[in-house]
Amino acid sequence: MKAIIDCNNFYCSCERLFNPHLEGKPVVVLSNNDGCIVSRSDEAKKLGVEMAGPYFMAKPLIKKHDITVFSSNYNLYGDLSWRVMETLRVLLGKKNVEVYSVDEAFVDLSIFSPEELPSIAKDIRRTVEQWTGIKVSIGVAPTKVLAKLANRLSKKDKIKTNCVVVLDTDEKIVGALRNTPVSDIWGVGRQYANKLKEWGIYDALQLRNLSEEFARTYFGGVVGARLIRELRGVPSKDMEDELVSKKMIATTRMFGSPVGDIASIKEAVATYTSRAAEKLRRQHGAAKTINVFVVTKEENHNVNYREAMNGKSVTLPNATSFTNELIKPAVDLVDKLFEKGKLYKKAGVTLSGIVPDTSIQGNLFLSETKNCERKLMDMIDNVNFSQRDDILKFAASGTDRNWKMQQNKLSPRYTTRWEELYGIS
DNA sequence: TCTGGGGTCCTAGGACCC
DNA sequence: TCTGGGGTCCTAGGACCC
Repeated sequence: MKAIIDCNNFYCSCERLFNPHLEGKPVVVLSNNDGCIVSRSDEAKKLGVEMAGPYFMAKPLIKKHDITVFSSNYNLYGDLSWRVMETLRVLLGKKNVEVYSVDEAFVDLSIFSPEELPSIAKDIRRTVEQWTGIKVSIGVAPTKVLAKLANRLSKKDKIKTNCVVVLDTDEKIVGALRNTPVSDIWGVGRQYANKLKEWGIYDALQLRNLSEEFARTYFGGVVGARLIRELRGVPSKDMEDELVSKKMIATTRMFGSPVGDIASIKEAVATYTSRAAEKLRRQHGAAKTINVFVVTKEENHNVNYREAMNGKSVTLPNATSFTNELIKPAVDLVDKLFEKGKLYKKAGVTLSGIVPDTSIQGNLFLSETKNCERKLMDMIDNVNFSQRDDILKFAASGTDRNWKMQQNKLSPRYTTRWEELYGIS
């Protein structure tokens, strides 16, 4: 049996942890650039605040009900996420925990007997809350897709379920499937849901009864067939290995306000490249391909994203993880993309063609300067990590940064910066 | 005035090879 | 005038996720 453990309203819960007076009160957290609402407390949900809705549209409602608003504080959420995951690893063993996202983890519970599962799940929930202050919901079932469904049900009525639902018999599974619309199944998005509707398939039980063959031809190919098998209780999505390196690393941002000069865009691209290169080095990778894109701000509302976006890529002669070797070609691409007179609202850098950098590190045939550069990169990463973000940066990144995103409601990094440590005042 | 960021997997089709 | 069969690799694009 498998379980998914999911932190309740994660970003909001993190903020509340350090603002206990907000317990029981409506809270929302915004996306980067304070654009959308990405996390809502139950109270805010009840008041009708839309998930993923634009902040400016929700503002009247927020004001009316005096809802507390925070900008995303990824330093804080990242640290608390690590604590939750570490708790799970201590409780269940490292190899049985698969971190799926910042606030979710799949765990393998096959070491326990079926009768033990409800109490085990409750134990996990209690311990995580005790050790980290974060409340979680737990769904237990034979497959990942069914565990996701159980988790969903556990959140639907938190009081009745106490945030734990175990689907361990076929009766329970069938009952749950019958009462779940297909669009609520993990892996069924808007397009697939529409397709199914056309075929007269509305609930998850109907979906499960679709033949695998049919799915393979008309419904998402192998992906659809796998989904149906999972719904039948046949595990078809394995637990993933933790230490898989990313195949693609991206850093993309909206600008704080639209930008029309090429110099600022180059600064932004240089900065994003530095950030992407840091991520690359953290997984000991080196990249061969750089893609840079810019998005214009269109007055015309009907222009879609693809039309506004313009990207170009370059393949390097050798894979590298050195910021200085990546910045130059990335910035050069801006020259090719930039059109004078246009206003831009977003830019991004994607690194791909990623290989392990073992062949680069400490290579005998590499020049002395290369090895020095490697040491310089390590030093920059260490200083930036232990001190303040970006205390050391490349000159190309600029110092004014008038393109920087807006974060007007940012809370302190209570757990990861000495000078911002939580204090009692 | 104003709508995020970062990923994954799969498939089809083109280029190229023997 | 006619024009095989079998493969690999790469890229773009579509779908999904949180």
